[in-house]
Amino acid sequence: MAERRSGSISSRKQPQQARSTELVAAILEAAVQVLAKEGAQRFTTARVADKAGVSVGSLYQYFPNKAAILFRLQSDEWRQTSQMLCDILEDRSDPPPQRLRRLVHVFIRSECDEAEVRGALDDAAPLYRDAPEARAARKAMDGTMAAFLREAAPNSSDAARLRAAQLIGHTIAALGKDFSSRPRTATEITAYADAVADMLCAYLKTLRRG
Amino acid sequence: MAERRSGSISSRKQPQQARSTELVAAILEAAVQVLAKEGAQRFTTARVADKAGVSVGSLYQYFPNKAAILFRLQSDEWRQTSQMLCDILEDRSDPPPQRLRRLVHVFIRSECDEAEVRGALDDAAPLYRDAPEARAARKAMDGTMAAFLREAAPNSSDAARLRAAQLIGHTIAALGKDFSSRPRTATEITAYADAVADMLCAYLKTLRRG
DNA sequence: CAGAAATACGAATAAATATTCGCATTCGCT
DNA sequence: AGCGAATGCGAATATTTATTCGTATTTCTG
Repeated sequence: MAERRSGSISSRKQPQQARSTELVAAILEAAVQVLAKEGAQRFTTARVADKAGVSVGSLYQYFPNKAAILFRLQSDEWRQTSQMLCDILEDRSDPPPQRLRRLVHVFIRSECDEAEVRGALDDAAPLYRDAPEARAARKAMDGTMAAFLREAAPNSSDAARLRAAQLIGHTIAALGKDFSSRPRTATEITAYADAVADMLCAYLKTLRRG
Repeated sequence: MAERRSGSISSRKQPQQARSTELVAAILEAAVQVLAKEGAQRFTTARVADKAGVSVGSLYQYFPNKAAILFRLQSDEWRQTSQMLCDILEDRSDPPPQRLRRLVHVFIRSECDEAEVRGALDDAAPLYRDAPEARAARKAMDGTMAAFLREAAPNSSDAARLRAAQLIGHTIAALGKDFSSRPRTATEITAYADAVADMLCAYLKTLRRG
């Protein structure tokens, strides 16, 4: 491996014309496919460029290094997921425990649906996880979960709520990843999500009391 | 990376004389240090051999490839940890919830104590995780947890117990790893372990009822 | 101590890979 | 058409790395 580390993880140049925009899109699309089919270990700039029908040089015009591609994919996924989960938690048409249950189901389902890509992305995490944006994503999720708890367990103290918010959020994330690491049937997925939701709802109830 | 995959992950040759036994010990010791100080990314056979004060060739006499060293470290750690947790769960001098709480504390504490090595070992997991022994280790832990639940929640059905056992075990493992990924003070560790234990004990109570 | 077996060595080998850079092509515009 | 800027190309470069193998050294055994 010849890692001539070239600066940060942020984008190198913005596409201006239509063809370069498409090129970037093709690269990202190819990156997903390579990640899913070959895994993190075999994820290389050459393979991505090849799959995208593009030259390596072109790839490096818009991404400063390999990590940047991975980080971009993870970043997009974080945005999508956190939006999805936010929407569920903030929709007040159902009581809190029911919303939490739905969130668990939706998240675990989506993890399983895209298990290959997400798993590979996790394997590659060492390459991008130290980016400052990664920490921000976590904090954002902790925040919305804390806001949810302010509604679901108004009696608890702020400090306890923040801790509980992190705990719940991390539990869902961790268990979702762990569970999806081997292929599952739809029935198994539902059963597992229910069990996780049971556990979290039980915890939620204790928070409401204290 | 020039991965000429040489067979399996199992040991290549057993040390017979005293010096070779020491050599293997030195390699494992060095491997831990390299892993802790340099991380999974920079964990190379050359670096390990160097740190151990041994030649690469000697290393390859007792380990068929790099993955085997990592797998050995992980394997040893699994054995230790599962023994430790077994002892706690099977010691009937305390009521089940209290034992579960102690287990959580002990595990999270130990994860934090050796966060660097364990974290790096996780990063390197793609290299060894497909080994058949890995699956066995998981099953063993699930088994002792299920046995514990048979005592703690005798009313639940076998199927529900197995699922709950996996859920609890994986939750502890996942949250421990997640939490220990950034350095923590002793106070934070205790507080976090208590929160996790609260959650699991709340879940345990619901199991006892159903 | 002699021969065999075990052990140790480390330079050499064979890939794989990230990234660059000089040059060719296309686009947007007047 | 024609000019500059943007874009695209991909062979070449520089490194890193895992692993082997011929040879030297040590230990064991009789």
